[in-house]
Amino acid sequence: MGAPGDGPPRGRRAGGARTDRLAARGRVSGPTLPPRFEAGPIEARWQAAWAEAGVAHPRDRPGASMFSIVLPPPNVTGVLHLGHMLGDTVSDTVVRAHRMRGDATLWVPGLDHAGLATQVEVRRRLQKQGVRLEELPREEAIHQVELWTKEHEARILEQTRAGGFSLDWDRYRYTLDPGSVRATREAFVRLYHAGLIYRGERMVNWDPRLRTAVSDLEVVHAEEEGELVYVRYPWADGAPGGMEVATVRPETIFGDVAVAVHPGDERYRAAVGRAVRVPLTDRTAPVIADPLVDPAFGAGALKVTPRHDPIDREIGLRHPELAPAVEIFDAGARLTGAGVPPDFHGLDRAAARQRAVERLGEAGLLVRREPHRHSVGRSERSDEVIEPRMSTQWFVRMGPLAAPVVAAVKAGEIRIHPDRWLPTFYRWMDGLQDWCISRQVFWGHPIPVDHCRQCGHLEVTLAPGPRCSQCGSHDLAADPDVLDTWFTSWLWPFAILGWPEPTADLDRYYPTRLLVTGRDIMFFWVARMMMAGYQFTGRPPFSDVYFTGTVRDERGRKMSKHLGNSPDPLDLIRERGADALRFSLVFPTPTDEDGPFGRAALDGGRNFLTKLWNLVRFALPHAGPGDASPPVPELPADAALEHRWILARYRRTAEEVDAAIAAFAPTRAATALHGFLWHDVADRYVEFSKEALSGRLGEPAQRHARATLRFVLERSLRLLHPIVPHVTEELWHALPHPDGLLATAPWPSPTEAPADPEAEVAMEPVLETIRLLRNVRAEEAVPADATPRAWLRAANPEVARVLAAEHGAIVRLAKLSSLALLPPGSDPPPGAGSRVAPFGECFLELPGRVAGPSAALERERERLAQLLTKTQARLADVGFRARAPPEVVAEAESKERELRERIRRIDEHMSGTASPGAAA
RNA sequence: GGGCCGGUGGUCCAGCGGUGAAGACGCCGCGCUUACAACGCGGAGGUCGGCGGUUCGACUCCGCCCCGGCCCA
Repeated sequence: MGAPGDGPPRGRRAGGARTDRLAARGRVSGPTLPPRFEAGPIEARWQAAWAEAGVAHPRDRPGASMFSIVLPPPNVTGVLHLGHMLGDTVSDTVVRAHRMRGDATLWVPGLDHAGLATQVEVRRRLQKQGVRLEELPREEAIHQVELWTKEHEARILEQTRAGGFSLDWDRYRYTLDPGSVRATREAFVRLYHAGLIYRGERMVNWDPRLRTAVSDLEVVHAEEEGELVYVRYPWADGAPGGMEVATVRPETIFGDVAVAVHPGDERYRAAVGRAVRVPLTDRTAPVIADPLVDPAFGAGALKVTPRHDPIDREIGLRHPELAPAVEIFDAGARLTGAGVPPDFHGLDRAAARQRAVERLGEAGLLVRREPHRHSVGRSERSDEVIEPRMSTQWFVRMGPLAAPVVAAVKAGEIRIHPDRWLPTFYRWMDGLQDWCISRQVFWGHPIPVDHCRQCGHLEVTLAPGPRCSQCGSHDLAADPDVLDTWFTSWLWPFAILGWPEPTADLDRYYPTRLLVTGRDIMFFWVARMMMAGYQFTGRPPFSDVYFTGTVRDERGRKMSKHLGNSPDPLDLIRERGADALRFSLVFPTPTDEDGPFGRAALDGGRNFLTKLWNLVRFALPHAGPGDASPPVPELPADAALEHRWILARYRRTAEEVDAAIAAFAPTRAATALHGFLWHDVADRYVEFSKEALSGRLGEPAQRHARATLRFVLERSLRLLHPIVPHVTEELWHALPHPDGLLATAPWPSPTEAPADPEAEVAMEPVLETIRLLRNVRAEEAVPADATPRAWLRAANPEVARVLAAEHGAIVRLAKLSSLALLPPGSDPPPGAGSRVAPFGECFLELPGRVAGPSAALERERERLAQLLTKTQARLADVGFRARAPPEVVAEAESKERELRERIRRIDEHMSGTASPGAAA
């Protein structure tokens, strides 16, 4: 990509061969643009210009509204993917529109250190070089992680900048910068002293590979094939038989303290209270009853291992009479400890399971094994099977934090878009487990706690002193763990504005207005930010949350590194430009739905921009001089209909764009502008106006056309700018324009242009006439260069007037030699090809021959006949006449008349063609 | 097992109680007509997943079912 200032001014290139040819004939005049544009130089130039002008710094003027938003800080773990680009495009669209409206607009970028995730990536990288991260000295390990961070940060920043997002880089933040350290510490200390953080031994999700606890959210559950092993626990008193127990984890048998059955299970009524011998050990254990046991599962009896399963733990707690459970695993989930037989020592879970099955078989206690599909939890980061493990960790109490959030969302203080995610949100907030925030890794914020080795007191203060505040001892040890990354991220919306200091930014830009993100982090981040917002600032962190859909590949698959179907946005930008990428991400699939993205989508975006480019290119010679924003054209009453029509269409489009921005729905804005510019302006309005623009229709006509075209294009560029900022900025500058940048030019008010429904209605028969005549040409294979005669018979005088007024445009656009209006009741020309429409009939001369049977007419007749049958059936229904609103009945009646009349006329046309010359 | 979302021409999707069901891509035919072939013009193609119900009227509301996807346990 070229640096700013590369290449000739405005990125002009020598035109293509065609342009040269035309230029040589002197048919192109005035300032020109090349027929295609190169995004690279244009985008680089305007990004530099915006940076230089400080466009993204908020301009706060007296009385201005505020609009602030935070960029979800990407994880430094990886690089940006299309999902980031989608979210950032949605955000930027809304941000730029607000900026143009004159709001004090602020969008703050940042980066997340992604503690555990990053450490895992660095570990993996070092492993390829044969180095174990854990064996490096702490200093060196941190250095390696910082190295990684620098590289990835550079890449992420390059990607983000290439997108042209109007972020205020002067406020760029990092979750490990001094401000984040300060905020994180403050949050921890406050929660601790409020009794909302506690330390305790709990059953946690333990990742034996990374040797750390992880939170519930970091465990990914999936169905996996396993094996259910049925084991007989013999009676301790030597009686024959025993208890048959089904388990997927026979290796934990050394941790068993009981066998449990459901209290209502008749099969085991007599067994409860007896004792069994735990296989492979010399211990015995009681048979107990507990309602947590599912009598339908396996044999209905459960081995109870309180240190290795959450349900067993629950049962253990309810039965204090049981022997204390012993730990049988070390931190790497290898068997260890006094309760484990020597030949199992040091085995990992899988090996131990295998050996346990063997030994049980040898002991004659293995009843049977059967395949069993069940849900297995794996660590999100290492993919290792999670080991439920008793461990001393730090936790945040979620109940008190969640309550105000649920209330706020219910009250509409925070709105979630689309609101179909509300049930999911509520359900999760409801059953929250306390949040385990300590991690046994080194990369992250240290837990701000000192342990007194003398008296055991925990020092939890903002500025810890050298001595224990309880006993005065200097023998303090810093807590060895670090905090979950999200414990910093959840403070983001206010931490980046300076919290806990009472800064001006915090005062002005908090709460933020909008958060755009993927719903995959709804619980990890969004919900927790809400909790932190209310807890620490007493206010919501944002008023609206917008969840984008997932970008999929053309085949509908999720994008992933594994499938190799996740393109680097930077490559796409280099290939087609940031604007093309941005447009294709929001159009045509709604940004809150999962949608496919691929070559076709990207080309579609690029094609639209080329179309826009050429539209302006065409308009350029007509734009005239000037350094002001064009005013609304003043059209006299006798000005051509198409001018009024396109202004009315513009008005509707501008209103739709406004509504779309207010609803955070860039797709709606893109759809409206795409249809308007391509089909209304380019395909219709420009084609209608070419004659007037050329001056052949005289000075006033040319003036009206030029003023209207200039107005419509200039305003459209403003409306389109938030979505595709670079191209629009370039084109806006190519046209006469006021000083400054489009990026900070005022947002147009739709009401500038008059609403004009009459013009819209009047234009319909004109457009329809042209289409039908072209249709006959195509069906009858009239040569492209032939200019036949045509006749129209209007259904009413108003239509006749409009068709007469637009006579010239119809002749030109349908390529006719002449066009005559037939008076009512007059005979149609014999042998002509024809069509029948609601507004009337049209006839096209077929030079040198007579029209044959028309398939199109027959199809039309068939279609109308079906409609008529349906309409008549409706009218024949007494219930319809009795209960439908009168206007609906009247509408059906007039529709019936209209259909009959039209069918009658088609029959005339068809018989007319069958016998040329027959009078109607 | 529980919950949520979706099922509309070949593909992707608008519409969400009175419609002749919109558009984009793809397809067919014609065309370099003084911006654009990355284009223009015309056209074909749909029993709106299935079955019931509510209603004068259902793509639209309700129930059940089938299919696909996601989330939680």
